[in-house]
Amino acid sequence: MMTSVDTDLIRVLADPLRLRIVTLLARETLCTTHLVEETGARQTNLSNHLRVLREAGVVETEPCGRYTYYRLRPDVVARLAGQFADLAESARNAAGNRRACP
Amino acid sequence: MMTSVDTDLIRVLADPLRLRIVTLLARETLCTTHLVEETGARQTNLSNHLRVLREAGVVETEPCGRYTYYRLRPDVVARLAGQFADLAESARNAAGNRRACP
DNA sequence: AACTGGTATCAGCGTCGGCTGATGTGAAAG
DNA sequence: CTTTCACATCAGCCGACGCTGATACCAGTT
Repeated sequence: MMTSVDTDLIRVLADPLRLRIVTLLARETLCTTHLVEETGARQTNLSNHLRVLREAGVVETEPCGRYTYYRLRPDVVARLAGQFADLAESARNAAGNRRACP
Repeated sequence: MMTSVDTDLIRVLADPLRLRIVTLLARETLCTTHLVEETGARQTNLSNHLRVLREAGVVETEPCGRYTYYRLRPDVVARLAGQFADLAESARNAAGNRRACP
């Protein structure tokens, strides 16, 4: 407990387009071309975001010919979910705690 | 399912100082003065962040004389944890799905 | 009423980060 | 070997946002 939440990981997921990508990859493994179709974003833009996701360990790549497949790592997302769950439970347990005004 | 994750809520929690505040409030209800002591941040800065947290529904206020107590809402955090858990489970179930290259 | 102390609001500044166009690389197709 | 196409990298622009100082507000205290 009290592992606190990984700030860097949240910041990575706090971008709308990146979260969109992650949501799409939660359904199926895709390559950049598919993501361009699905999101309507430019290839350069997506490539930049995918770089961020890759460096944060959220996704992993698998080259396939001249394509590059991106797969979401469920354990990373699950770890984040657990951290938030711990935080929520901690808050519930400390429901009555209140520090006195100085 | 497929409720996807609340982007706005994540963005609110993606700031280091705000996440610090939330973590502190998960232990006990505090007023701004306490948060100034704990974080070392300026009062103005904290007040701005608390405003963001309040407008996002993450915390709720309770005036007590000239003090203002801030309490974390566990349900909001728990809901976010659930969304990430759903996402992780969805990714696990779709482990083998892969769209063919065009 | 005047004063003190806790908190909120506002305008300005500075920086971080997302988007873009141009360009490079590397692998298949011809 | 040349072309094509998927993808990565880089430099620059620009808007969003966090931090700050000044100031206003409001509740106790004297």
